[in-house]
Amino acid sequence: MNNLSKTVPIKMDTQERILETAEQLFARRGFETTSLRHITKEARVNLAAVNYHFGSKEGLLKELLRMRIVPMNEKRRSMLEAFRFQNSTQPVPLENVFEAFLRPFFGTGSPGGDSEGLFLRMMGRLSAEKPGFMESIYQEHFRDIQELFINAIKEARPNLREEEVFWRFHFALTLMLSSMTQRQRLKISSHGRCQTDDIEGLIERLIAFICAGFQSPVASENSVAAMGVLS
Amino acid sequence: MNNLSKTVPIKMDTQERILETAEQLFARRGFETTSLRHITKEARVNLAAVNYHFGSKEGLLKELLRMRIVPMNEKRRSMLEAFRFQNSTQPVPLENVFEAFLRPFFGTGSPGGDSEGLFLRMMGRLSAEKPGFMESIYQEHFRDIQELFINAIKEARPNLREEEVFWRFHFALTLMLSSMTQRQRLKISSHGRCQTDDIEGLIERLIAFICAGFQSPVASENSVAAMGVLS
DNA sequence: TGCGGATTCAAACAATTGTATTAAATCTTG
DNA sequence: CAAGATTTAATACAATTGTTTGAATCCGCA
Repeated sequence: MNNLSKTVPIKMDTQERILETAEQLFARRGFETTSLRHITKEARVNLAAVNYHFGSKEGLLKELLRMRIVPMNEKRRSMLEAFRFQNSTQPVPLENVFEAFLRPFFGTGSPGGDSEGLFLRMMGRLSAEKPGFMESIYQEHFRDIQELFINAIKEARPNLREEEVFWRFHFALTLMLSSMTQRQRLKISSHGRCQTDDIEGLIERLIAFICAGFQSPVASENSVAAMGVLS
Repeated sequence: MNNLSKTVPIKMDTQERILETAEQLFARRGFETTSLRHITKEARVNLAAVNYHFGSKEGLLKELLRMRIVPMNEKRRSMLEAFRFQNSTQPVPLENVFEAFLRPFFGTGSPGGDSEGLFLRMMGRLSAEKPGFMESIYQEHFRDIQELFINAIKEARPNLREEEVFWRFHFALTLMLSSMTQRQRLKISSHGRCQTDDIEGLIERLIAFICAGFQSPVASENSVAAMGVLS
């Protein structure tokens, strides 16, 4: 075992292959159900290589997350900033806010872009499968960026109570996270009528649906659900 | 091993305890990561009881699903029917359509109601964790009921292209399925400002968000296609 | 009461898991 | 080249997994 981020090795072929393969398998089959033997065999490296380079299976995941999330959040910042500049003093339209939040899930545009949304798929799997996963990386990776976007939403919807902003942002994020892992269901249940492999179409529809969701009337705070039609 | 549903045994204490415990653990920790030893210990029954009564771990899951889904879908039908009657010849409002679809997730009202949404939580976990899970039970349990509700949506939104109806229903279902498993994240990320244990509030907000989402403008793809035809 | 099937029980099964260890082979770099 | 870092290989380990087995026990019914 040696570096996890300090001295950059010249030839990190092995580490790269492990990370790349692990991302694919975690995205497709999940974390717990993907064995190190499966990863190392697929990546054509030795079994011991994972523990040598990353210390443990959990360490591999941690490094994989760090490697993807940091540039992704940077991209989010810059995109939101660009939209701010574009709208001068006006608040950034909600569509643009969510575009800046969602699109970097599909890679930073730089080397070997993740145009297939593999990382988003992995995140969706992990968030549903590992109890407390999102909570554990929230402090480290998502606190600041979320605050940034929550504020942008507040500016775009100044009449919305803060509590409702959190609720709806939560719905939006939930929808994004599940979007890649649940695609197959749509394909089946629509009898192939929806082109689920059209990522761009998915992104557009997601943003449209979410932004429309933010137009919903405020929930009745204290007045109990009026129309109780059930027995 | 004996019956799975035919001849009702007099004393099914063991089977009931297993099913109940399994539902709780599957909902909380997932299917793969919940061992039979964990279930049987929690339910205070012998390890072999699961394989004796249900054949296998997968068989236990199958029986658990059947036991919950059948009455749930029946409740959905009756609620939608009640709303139809209430609106005579008018189409059922979208809010009511989704209320009829969502609320039975929280039990049928009959014995020992699942007011905590334990089953929905389990479904959310399974759909995200088990590849092909939803697809495998779609034919058996969800095809007819989905068609029923898709039609109700079409009546409420007659201008919406069928493809878009499928997309948005898919978003709605995705949101419902994830709503119970992702609650903890909202609690954390809102710094406790959202009352995530208020199930009724969650239901209200979900329905409101989804119905508003159905108001989103049609995806640009259509206008492009339309322009292509027109020009 | 006693027979017989249904049920429960402890024990063991084979397979898979993440991790660790050993030594030899290979590569990288000063 | 030489020293150190990396990779491979072959095992081994303890733990956990779903499943099976055969004997013990329960229980309704004759």
